[in-house]
Amino acid sequence: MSQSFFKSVYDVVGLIPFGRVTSYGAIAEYLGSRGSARMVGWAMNASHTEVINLPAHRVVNRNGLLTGKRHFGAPGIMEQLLSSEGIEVKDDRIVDFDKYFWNPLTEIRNTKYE
DNA sequence: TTGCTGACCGACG
DNA sequence: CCGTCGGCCAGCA
Repeated sequence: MSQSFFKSVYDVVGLIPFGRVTSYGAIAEYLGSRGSARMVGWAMNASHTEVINLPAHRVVNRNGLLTGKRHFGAPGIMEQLLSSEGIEVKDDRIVDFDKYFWNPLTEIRNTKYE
């Protein structure tokens, strides 16, 4: 809706269920800007000072790689959180990423109708 | 107001 | 396989 791009990102990320992950591109595409995946990442960076209950560790790049792990304060935190949710991380990459992948375009339908 | 930056993605050589 | 470039758009100095 007529919400800020950031707010939309926070909303989508906040809707990611436990044990699931999504990608920046997927969120960007859900917001209607497929090419603006960078904005999603930038929004996450801003979320650092906006929202605290934001499961950013469930957001990774298209390769399932934990690109933003260094923004969690210390490397290893992100994969630790993921492994805490039953997601196996190998070499900074999510194992069976495709299996854990949570696509907002497909999963969200009547969840976000505000 | 202008310009740089950024946790990405995909294409090209 | 790896490096580089363009694109997308919002926030900040």
